[in-house]
This record gives sequence, structure tokens and C-alpha cells, in this order.
Amino acid sequence: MSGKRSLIRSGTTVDQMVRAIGDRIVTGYLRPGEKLDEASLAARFDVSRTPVREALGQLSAMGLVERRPNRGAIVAVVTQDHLASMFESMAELEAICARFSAERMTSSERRALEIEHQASSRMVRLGAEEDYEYFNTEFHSRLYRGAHNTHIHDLTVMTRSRLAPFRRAQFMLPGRLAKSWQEHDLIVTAIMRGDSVAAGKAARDHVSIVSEASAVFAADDRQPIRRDVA
Amino acid sequence: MSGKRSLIRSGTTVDQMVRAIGDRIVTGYLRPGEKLDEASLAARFDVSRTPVREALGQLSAMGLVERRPNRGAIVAVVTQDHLASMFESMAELEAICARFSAERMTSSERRALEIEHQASSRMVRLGAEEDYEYFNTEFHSRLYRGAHNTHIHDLTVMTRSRLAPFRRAQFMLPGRLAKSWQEHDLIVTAIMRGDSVAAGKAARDHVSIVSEASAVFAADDRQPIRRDVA
DNA sequence: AAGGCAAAAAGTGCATGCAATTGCCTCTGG
DNA sequence: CCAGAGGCAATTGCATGCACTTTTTGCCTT
Repeated sequence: MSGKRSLIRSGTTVDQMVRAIGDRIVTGYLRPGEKLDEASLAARFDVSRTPVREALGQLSAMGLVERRPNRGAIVAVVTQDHLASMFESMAELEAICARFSAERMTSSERRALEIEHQASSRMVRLGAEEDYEYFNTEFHSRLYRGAHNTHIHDLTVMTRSRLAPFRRAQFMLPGRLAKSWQEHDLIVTAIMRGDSVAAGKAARDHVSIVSEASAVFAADDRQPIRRDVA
Repeated sequence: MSGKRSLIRSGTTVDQMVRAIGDRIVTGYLRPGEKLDEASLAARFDVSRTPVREALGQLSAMGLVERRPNRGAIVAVVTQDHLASMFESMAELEAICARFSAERMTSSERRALEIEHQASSRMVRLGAEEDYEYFNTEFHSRLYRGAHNTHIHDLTVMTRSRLAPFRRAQFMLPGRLAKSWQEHDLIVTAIMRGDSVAAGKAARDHVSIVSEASAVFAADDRQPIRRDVA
């Protein structure tokens, strides 16, 4: 979880499988409820079933996959209730990160946050959604790191990745880009002032709004899944 | 495998191994840094290495075990920094749970919380540390469940179990029992009033105090480990 | 006596094989 | 035509085996 090999390409086959399968889940390529057949996955990635099984076990420990004994694994199905609880948690976690960031960010962290944030305004003007998404991710990462608390960082990143499939469509709402930027701006301003209460509130509100935007799309994802594994 | 698994119920061999090894880590029987040899564990539990490997992988995904590629697994070593960050996170998580509990607990949940809490005062008078610990665990569980948010519940339980090895000694401090009860009392009172702000603050303070008490003991655990696997 | 190197030992990583379980399909009796 | 039993194919769970990596040991050199 707080593994250091985040960017490094992993050594073992199992790690690669965890990332490969995990990515496909997080990016929505594999949809909730979809069956994860050991043999097919093994064939697809040209390894034996053993590393696939280990990977599925780890993904199950992370909550991305559900395993029914003797009945195979499926991409974790997220109920509306659970989804709501994750979004609510996310709001609280981000609030904590923002609050701590307001109190603890070093001056260079603050500077970097502000600069990146200002840079992202260009993407808003251009309506460059892909590019804005990059800045957006970076922005939130800076908040998590700025909290100077590795455990909160890990919990937040984990929760965020679990929500990723449900957040992807959010920027398709018209005007969402500009609104997101303004919300970020509130957070940045509060952090620069060292106003931890305001920063926390702004961050919580930001996520809450995203959550409402996403709920709409989550509702679509109801149809059963039938798709090639890779 | 020769013998049927009859002693422990539930699930596959891997699940049993995860619980068996996880318990030994969480209860402090296996100490941080201790080497987890696949063959020894397999022999100890009379299974092959395969389920042991899977279990170690899952425990590693949970953060209880550290795995170095080709170099074996050890019980996760927790630095002072990381420990502090976990305690701080725990305080925030409990605060959230208490806050939500104050807002959302049903009346029967509130009643049960109050009754159990009052019952535990008996243990304090008797100085029954073991029994109080049971009530204490139950008390916190009620808080987590009372938040009516499964994800926060999961995060909190997970964090709590990771902190378990470092919390065990806390009640050995003289007068800690009575103090703990009074802190619980503040939380309960606030929840009964529906005062979410006060409940959150009381819960945060409660954990903070435990954290300080535990830090003392954590410092002892420095010596390198040499102990039989089971 | 200390250091370095090579071979052996130990231990991990993955593939394969087989037993056990599940799910499906068919067949039969009502 | 339907319900249930029985059997078969597909799939999972675990054990075992082998290749590869790391660690240790013991010998040789300086």
C-alpha cells in the first residue's frame, strides 16, 4: 500500500499482473461484475495461472475484485450505497488533507501548488479536458502529499483509485471545467492563507460536487457485462 | 494436504492463512522485521507453499507484510514517523465516525451504546483490564458502525488493526482505565445530544491521548527479532 | 589474519498437474 | 411441460517440481 515502487516497473510477474488488471479495472476497461477467468487472463498475459491467482488475491485484498470461493472472481460490484459511502469518505479525506496542507505545507510546496494551479487555468480557457484532467490529478496529489501524513496519503489515494471508474465522466458536464477550477481556487487561497478550516471546507465541498455529478453516470452502468478480457 | 481443515471454519486455505498469519502479526506474536519464511510457514500450518505465498501477497497488499522480490517477506516494519501518521489518521477517522454517529445513529444504536458504556464502568471499578478491553473494543466498533458509512468503517477498522500491536500496552499505565472511561463518557454524552462537533473533538482527543501513551511502549520494540515462527 | 572469490546451499518465482467443486445439460418420471 | 436427478465439462484450489536469485560457506590469496 505504501509501497515505494509506485513508478518503477516491478520485478515480479505478479506485480505486473496486479497493475495490469488493476489498471483495467480502475480505468473502467473491465466493468463491475465482469468475470475474471484465471485461464483467460493467464493466456492473455502469457503467464501461468499461478501469478494470475496471486494477483487476483491481492486485488481482492484491495477491494477491487470480489472472490467467491470455488466460483471465480469478478470485478468488484459497487452498490449505490457503497459508492455513496466512498464519495462521502473521499470528501472527508480530502478535507483532512487540505486542512493539514494549510497547516503544514512548506513554502516551496505552497509555491508549486499555486503555480500549477495557475497554469491549469489555461486548460480551462482552451477547454482542453484531457490536459486539465492531468493538472487536476496532480493538484489533488499535491494536496495529499502536502498533508505530510503517509497513512492518510495512502488511504486517500486508495479511495480515489477505487472511485476512479465513477469519476471519469464528470468533466463531460458542460461548464464543469471552469467550476472545478474555481473550487480549486478556493482551496488554494485558503491554504495560502494557512486557513485550515476554510481549506477543509472547500475541499469537502469540491468532492461533494464531483460526487453529485458522478452519481448521474454511475446510474447508467447497470447493464450486465459482456466483453473480451483484454 | 493430509488432514481435512476442520479446526477453523470458513473459506479456503488461503483465507485461513491470511487470518492465521495476520492475527499473529496484529497481536504482536510476530514482531516487525521478523522474517516470514515460506517453507517454515507451510510446514507449520501443514499446507504447501502455494497458499502461504498467496497469503503473504494479500497481507502485503494490506500493509501488514513487506515483500522484497526474491528476498523473502518480513513483518512490516513501522517507522516512528509512519506510526505517528497512523495514530494521527486514527484520531481523524474516529473523529469522523463520532461526528457521523452523533448525526446518524438510530435511537436503538444510541441506547445500546449508552447501556454498554455504563456497563463498562463496572470493569473500571473492579480494575478488570481484560474485561474492560473487551468493552472498549466493542465501544469503538459501535462508533464505526454508527457512522453508517461502510467505507469509513472499513478504513477505520483497517487502521485500527494495524495499530493494534502498538496499543496493547496502553492500559498498563496506572489510572488509564478510569481516564479512558471518562473520555468515552464525553463522546457518549455528545452523541446522545446529537452534538457532532463535540463528539468529533472528544473522539479525536481520546485517540490522541492513547497515541501518546502508546508511543512510550513503541519505543521499546527496537531489538532485532529472533523467534520461532509458531 | 583479513579479504575476496567461487561453489554450494537456501529460498523465492513461476509452471504444471491433479483432485475437488461448481454449473450446465440432459434425461426421466410425474 | 415441468421438477429433479445424474453425469459431464469447465473451472478453481492446492501440491509439486524446476529454474533462477540471493545468501552462505569454505578455500585460497595476499
